[in-house]
Amino acid sequence: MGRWELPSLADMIEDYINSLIAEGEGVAEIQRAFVAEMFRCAPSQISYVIASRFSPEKGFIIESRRGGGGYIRLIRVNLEEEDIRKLMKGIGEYVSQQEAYDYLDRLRDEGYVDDRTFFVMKAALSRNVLLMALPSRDMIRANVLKAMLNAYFSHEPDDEQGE
Amino acid sequence: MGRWELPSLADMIEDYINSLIAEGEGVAEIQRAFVAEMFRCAPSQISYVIASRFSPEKGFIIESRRGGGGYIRLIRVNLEEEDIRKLMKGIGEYVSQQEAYDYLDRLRDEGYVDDRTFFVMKAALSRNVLLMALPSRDMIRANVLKAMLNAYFSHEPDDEQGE
DNA sequence: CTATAAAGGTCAAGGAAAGACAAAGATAGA
DNA sequence: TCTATCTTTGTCTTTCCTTGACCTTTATAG
Repeated sequence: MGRWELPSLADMIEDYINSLIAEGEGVAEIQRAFVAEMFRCAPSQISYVIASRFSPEKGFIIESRRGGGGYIRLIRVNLEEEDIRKLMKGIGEYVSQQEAYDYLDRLRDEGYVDDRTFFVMKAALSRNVLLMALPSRDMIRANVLKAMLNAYFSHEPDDEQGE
Repeated sequence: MGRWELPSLADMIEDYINSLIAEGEGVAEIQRAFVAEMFRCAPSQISYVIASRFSPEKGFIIESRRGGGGYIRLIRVNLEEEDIRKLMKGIGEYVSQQEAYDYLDRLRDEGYVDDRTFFVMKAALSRNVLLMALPSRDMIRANVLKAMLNAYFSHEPDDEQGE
């Protein structure tokens, strides 16, 4: 025994949509009812997956149209250097762990922070590390996140390690 | 404990998880309820084993997700340098800003952390960021420092690892 | 122009799984 | 013994997933 990985339906739908986006080089267009039929689930399940995994915070633009011939279009948006400042400005005064991780995921995916730093920041923002009651915890987390990103983007990578 | 006695349930679960980690070459993913069922114990027993034997201090990173399809992922950290492990063990439960900066200075001087990460960590540990009263602040700072160092030394530079 | 059908949107309820924590039981040491 | 620490369980909380009922928008047939 040893492999009993039982991915949730939402995970499978996420993978499917990701493959569509990859195939379409950043753009995918789906029909909610059709995909729901594919996975034999409620149509709103598709809405849930999109809301929880392809949100604007995660770097996607969602367009849709109802009625006959309706669709949902997902567009993966790339961060430009300029936008990093905007993203940082957009970080509120209180940040949940999930929100913080979303920011970091995105920055890593877009190649703005390296893997190692990604894990370092993630560690510092964990609720298991910031051991205190809400809402102070979310406030401190926001501070730490901003301070770390600020420090990161105001220091060039050192080429000491010879890469 | 003498060897004529039965190992405790916690010990058996520990062995089982260790075998999974060995099998997965450093990574294991379990479902708490499932393992609890295997050993016929309360699910929280699994949490106890993880907390007491696979803690970050012992060199593991724990990730988890609740809800349907939930899981607990254990990642064994390979701290190559014995010195670093000793240094990290030496970090107490409360760490002042000066102490934290001293640790970081030393790690940077010895070439264990790169400049950029040095500044990122320093930012996260500043008393201007950890806005709270003593002694909680020094406690949180200790947590953050340990977590960041742990994450840093468990990920190779410029290397894809992790989910 | 209107009625109808064909989409997607919203939301709340219920279920599933891990987390937190306290209390009780077991064990080892002084 | 007595006490501190480690184990084990049980209960309640939080987070995430899934569905279903109802609503709004859009296309199109008549």
